[in-house]
Amino acid sequence: MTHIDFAYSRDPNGQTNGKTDPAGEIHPCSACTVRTLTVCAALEAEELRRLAEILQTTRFDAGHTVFGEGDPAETLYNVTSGTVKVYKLLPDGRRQITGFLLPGDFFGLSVNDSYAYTAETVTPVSLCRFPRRRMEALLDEFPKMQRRLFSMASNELAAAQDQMLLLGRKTAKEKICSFLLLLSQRASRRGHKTNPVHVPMSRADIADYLGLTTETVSRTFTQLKTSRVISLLEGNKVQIQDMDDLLDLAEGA
Amino acid sequence: MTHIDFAYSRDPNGQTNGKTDPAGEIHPCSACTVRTLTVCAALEAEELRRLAEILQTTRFDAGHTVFGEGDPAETLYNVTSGTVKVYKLLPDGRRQITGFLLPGDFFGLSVNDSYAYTAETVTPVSLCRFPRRRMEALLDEFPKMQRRLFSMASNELAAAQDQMLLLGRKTAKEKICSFLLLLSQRASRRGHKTNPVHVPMSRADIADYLGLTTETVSRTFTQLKTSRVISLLEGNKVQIQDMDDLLDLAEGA
DNA sequence: CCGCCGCCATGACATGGATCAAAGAATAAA
DNA sequence: TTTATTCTTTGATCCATGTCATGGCGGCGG
Repeated sequence: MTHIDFAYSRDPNGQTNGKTDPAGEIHPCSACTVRTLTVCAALEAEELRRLAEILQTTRFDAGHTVFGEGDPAETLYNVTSGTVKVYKLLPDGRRQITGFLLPGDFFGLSVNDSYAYTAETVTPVSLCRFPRRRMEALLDEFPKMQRRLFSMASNELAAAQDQMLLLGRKTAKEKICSFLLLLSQRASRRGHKTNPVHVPMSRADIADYLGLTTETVSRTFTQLKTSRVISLLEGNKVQIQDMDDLLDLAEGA
Repeated sequence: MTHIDFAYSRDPNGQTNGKTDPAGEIHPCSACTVRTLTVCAALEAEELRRLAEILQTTRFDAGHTVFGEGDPAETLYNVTSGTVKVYKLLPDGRRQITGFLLPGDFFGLSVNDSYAYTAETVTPVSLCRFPRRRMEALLDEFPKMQRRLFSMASNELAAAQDQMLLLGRKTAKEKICSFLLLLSQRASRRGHKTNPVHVPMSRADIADYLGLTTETVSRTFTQLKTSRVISLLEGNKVQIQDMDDLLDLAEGA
């Protein structure tokens, strides 16, 4: 959630963990591999230039907390490579991951002035940082950007409703199948191949995303494997044996 | 979900079910009781006038389907009185209510060109209807409206995340307590008294909102009643005996 | 190469909430 | 007012998933 497709990307270069640098003289967006997915897709050269002007790039190792729930929300982020998870916690430590953010996704929107969730890297990650104030100024200046952002927020809302249906009404098996399909579809939108799906997150993270336990996630994977719906490949890849089967299983049909 | 605070309201007059009429000569927004909550709050007189120009008002009885999942999304709606529920269904009939819409809430946003959920009245309801095309034109013309709408969508997103935490990680008791608090807080934002909370929806609807069954909802209510946390009053009202207790119970603290 | 540590899988068992069933309440219809 | 009809409550039982415990595998540091 609150990951909004809105991004540019360039080759990760050798920046050290958490160190940021100004985008520099070259126009970074020109090399962006995910720009078409995002707000930037709709921008004129001038708008793009202005956006690039206010942005910085950052890299983080896996397992790094980008910001915590309640922190002052001064920056908007854009994933350019890697995977980020965002989650909320209950006082006793129960966790709900509300979204996994892939390259091209946008996050860090806040309601009041503090983040409503924690953002943590799942893999090594490259991010664009947009200072919130300057970003808001740009949005005011370029209604087209504003409109695009709004339409992306609407998409998010729709995805959130799907996730509520999943969390509230689907069985463990349906949840896992839906999750694999989601990853597959998101890969497809990014122009990656949809079938051996890359699943970079741990069983525990999947569990906290689907409202399950790691044990149940694990068991359900083996069950799907046993019934020849999927097979597990090297390098956190999942091969979908029968896509139609999986689609049906995801909805209990 | 996808209820966005954005409204005007006027006294319901004797319109028959589903019949709409042009807003007429009088400026309806001037009598609006919920305008301050909504997009309209930010509008200049001129903008407000233009908005009123494109709007129609409608009334529906309880239990009426305003639109169904998959219907072409040609209209945006605004609740001015009563309660609406929006939900998604699985093929076998399992249902997840993703939101209850109260006066001042906005709904009908769509991703592609069809609604992603069904909207149905819980009580008799008055609505404003905005033709989508004309509304979009207005948004382009008035960036301030666009911005306000975006900020409301962000709020929705935050609420959606809270709901995911609830659905994925809270117990039945925590869910019910959270729900009562939510209703109380929403009443408060509307300037109604927060304590005897009005709960206009059925046990079945509450269940489908919280990812439970009616039986569990019912049992949990009696359990809370027995332990003196709440008491049930006439007319679908719930009296909260100890607000702090309820707040703790809602988070498992 | 070995040993530690985190992740994953699997088994045994427990349980919160679902399901099935049926009796009150409330509301609407006659 | 009486009778249907629908909603709510409550009880008895079941089961999907959680909890607890253990072993294996793989990667990483020494």
